[in-house]
Amino acid sequence: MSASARVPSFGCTCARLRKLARRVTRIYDAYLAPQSIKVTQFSLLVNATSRERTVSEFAAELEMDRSTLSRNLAPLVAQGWVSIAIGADTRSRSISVTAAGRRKLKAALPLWRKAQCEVESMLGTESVAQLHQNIRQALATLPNPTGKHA
Amino acid sequence: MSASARVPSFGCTCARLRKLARRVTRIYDAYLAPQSIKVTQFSLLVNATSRERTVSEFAAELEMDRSTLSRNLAPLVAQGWVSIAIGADTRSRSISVTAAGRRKLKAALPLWRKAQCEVESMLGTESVAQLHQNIRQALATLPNPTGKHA
DNA sequence: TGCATATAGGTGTAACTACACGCATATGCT
DNA sequence: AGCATATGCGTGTAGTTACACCTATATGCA
Repeated sequence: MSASARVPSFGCTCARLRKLARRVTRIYDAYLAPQSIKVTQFSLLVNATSRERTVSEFAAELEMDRSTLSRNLAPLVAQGWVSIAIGADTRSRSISVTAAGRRKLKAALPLWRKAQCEVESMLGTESVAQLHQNIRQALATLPNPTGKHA
Repeated sequence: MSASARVPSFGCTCARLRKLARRVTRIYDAYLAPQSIKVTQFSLLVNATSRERTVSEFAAELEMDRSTLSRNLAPLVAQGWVSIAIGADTRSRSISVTAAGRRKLKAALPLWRKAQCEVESMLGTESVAQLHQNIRQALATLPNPTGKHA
């Protein structure tokens, strides 16, 4: 009945999402730590293996700023897991996973799997499926102002 | 039928969660930009207004590393929105929102509300409710290795 | 061919995140 | 009271994220 009754029904969606992301990231990172790789880097490596891509293409797929991707690739390049070559278009760069990167991926995969399964078993397969469905729907629905913004 | 059939059923939960968090954060930040405040800072301010807390207490609530909170508070202090005083225990610090902070909060609230409502209307109230429920359950279930880790 | 424009990518800056570690203060035990 | 230990917090270091802007190359048009 108060004057501010029109406040949204839930807590800040963004804050809750970030909080969960922090929690989950810590869990995955803890599992991956023995292989000295972070879940963000692991994901980059996994996604990069499928095929070669330019920075812009990869950034678009990941819905990440180009400059962010550039910086996130740097440690992978430093570790020798990824190499960045000049593309057909001289301005572009072609991202590829090195042999060492594939080895690292292979070594880290079981640890990632443990983290993934652990989370799944703790939350329950049902809940995880629902969460993934929610995320999928949200990503399909929400606007994506990545890169240059209107 | 392959040897690696035991891979988890979904994509990396952590990566998907982070991707959505990036997307949603960009949306909220875009709405809040006119007030020169980010959603992370806005959340900090909102949560800090309820009562005074030490850094450790606040970090525990936010499930954020103490050092992270320290650093995230710095820009708020620099803007004069938050003040940090020495607590009863001389080692501790008492975090409080200043008058300027409350003004900033008041000015930013409608923008936050717009973002929150926009997201809710795009996803549908139903879906947002379900997402929040999923997040709540996950936060209640998953272990929280914040701070010193076992 | 040559210039204007568009595009690919990186840098500067700044904030968010966390672990390891160190400093200072508080507490407990003798 | 004095010392060992525990606790609160910041710093060092490193990675993640994004916007503004710059450089270099490619493209399109005269």
